[in-house]
Amino acid sequence: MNYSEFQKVITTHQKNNAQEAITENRKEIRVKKEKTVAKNLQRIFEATLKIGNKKGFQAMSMRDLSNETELSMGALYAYFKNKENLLVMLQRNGRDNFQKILEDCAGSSEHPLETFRQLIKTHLFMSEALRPWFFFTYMEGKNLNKKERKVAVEHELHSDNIIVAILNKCEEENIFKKQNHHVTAAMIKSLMNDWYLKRWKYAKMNVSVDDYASYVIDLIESYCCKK
Amino acid sequence: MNYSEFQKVITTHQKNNAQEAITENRKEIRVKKEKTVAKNLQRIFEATLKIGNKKGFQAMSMRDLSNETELSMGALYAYFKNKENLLVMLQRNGRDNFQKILEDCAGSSEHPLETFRQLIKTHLFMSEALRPWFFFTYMEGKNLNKKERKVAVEHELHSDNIIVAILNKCEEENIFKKQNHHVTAAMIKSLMNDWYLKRWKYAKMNVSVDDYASYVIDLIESYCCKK
DNA sequence: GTCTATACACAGATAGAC
DNA sequence: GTCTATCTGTGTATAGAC
Repeated sequence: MNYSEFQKVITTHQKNNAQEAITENRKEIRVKKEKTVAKNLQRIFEATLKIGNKKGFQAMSMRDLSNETELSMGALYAYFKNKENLLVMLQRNGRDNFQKILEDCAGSSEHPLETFRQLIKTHLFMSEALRPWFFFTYMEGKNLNKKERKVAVEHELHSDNIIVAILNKCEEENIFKKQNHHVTAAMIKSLMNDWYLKRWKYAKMNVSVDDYASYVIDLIESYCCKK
Repeated sequence: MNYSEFQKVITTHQKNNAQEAITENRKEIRVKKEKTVAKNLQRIFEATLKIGNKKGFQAMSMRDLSNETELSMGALYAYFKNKENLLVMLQRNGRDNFQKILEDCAGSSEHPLETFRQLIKTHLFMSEALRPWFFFTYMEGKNLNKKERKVAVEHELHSDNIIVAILNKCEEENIFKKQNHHVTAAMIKSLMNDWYLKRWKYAKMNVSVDDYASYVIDLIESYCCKK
């Protein structure tokens, strides 16, 4: 699978996800009409990502958000009860989405080396398709309250463990060497994150997401593979 | 060299650097007495890093800073002309320091593979010794104005090029394969950054900075070395 | 050099009209 | 559902006493 094939798959997931964002936060949202909520919540999310990634979430004022969404201050507050709640909704929603797709992917193939490669690609392709969300979530993690920060850390460790599991599988089947797979998984994660954190650099080097996936796979396999 | 040896070297550099911070920003600082400036500027920098890394620089109020430094608001403004100026001073100062040490290191050994390893270690050890500054600078980069952001990018590319240069040297001397060293350097950078961005994770795994250096060196060498 | 007191702008949030 | 108008708290920054 390459990125352009992935893009077709992701679109369906996206729509489910948008719907879930609503049901999950139904009690916070005062607006009743489903269609209006769907439309405006997406506008709000997109605008928050846009402004937040430019100047930071704290520095984004509700007036900024009001201008960008073309909704009044009053209207905005019908969709979330306060600014912090908006942050939580936005982060939580994307995370569930991401985790689900990653888990699907981890159980996708019989051949562990193939699964490993698929996992790297899916991870990168997700962050390519949803770059603003990934960037935002990475940067704004520390603005969450204690409870939500704990949830974020658990998600991070969970997705690390998905990687560790497949590395172990590859070791069991004698494809990979015995190594500290937790460290390897952390290093892989770091390389995954770099794709959305420093994308300007890869753009400058004319490296596409498909190219980058190959580089990472080569790098990790030459470290892990037996001989 | 391991980290505890490095720590002895770094202390001298630190003092020079503190002095430079003053001379470089002399015109912004209203306070005359050199000794007072040295003492208070350091307090201000440390407090800014502490609060800024917890809640973000934008979210840090001058009242927060005043409490942490035990200097009044009025006193603070004798050391910088506004909040933005404080950010610039702090970032610029550390960057010059970092670059100088990295350049020294890159020309340190005759043997390119040894220089490569030294460079990885120095990079990691620096970020270990000055973790608050590295974390802060990474996270707050987007809050800089256009001009300062450009400077930051140039520094980043410059330090990438230091890595590329040594990778090329290793290739010339037939130690490393012919590869896209710019991408390799970017991936190395990502792994370097992870050490200070996700240190809680490595702490959890009981991985010391010396351990981590070995992991990274092994990883990159198995990717780059011939056969 | 450092303090206290305060100016003034702008933030988040809500009330009540439409 | 969405608007405008407005409340109240907090932000940065400075003036002037010590």
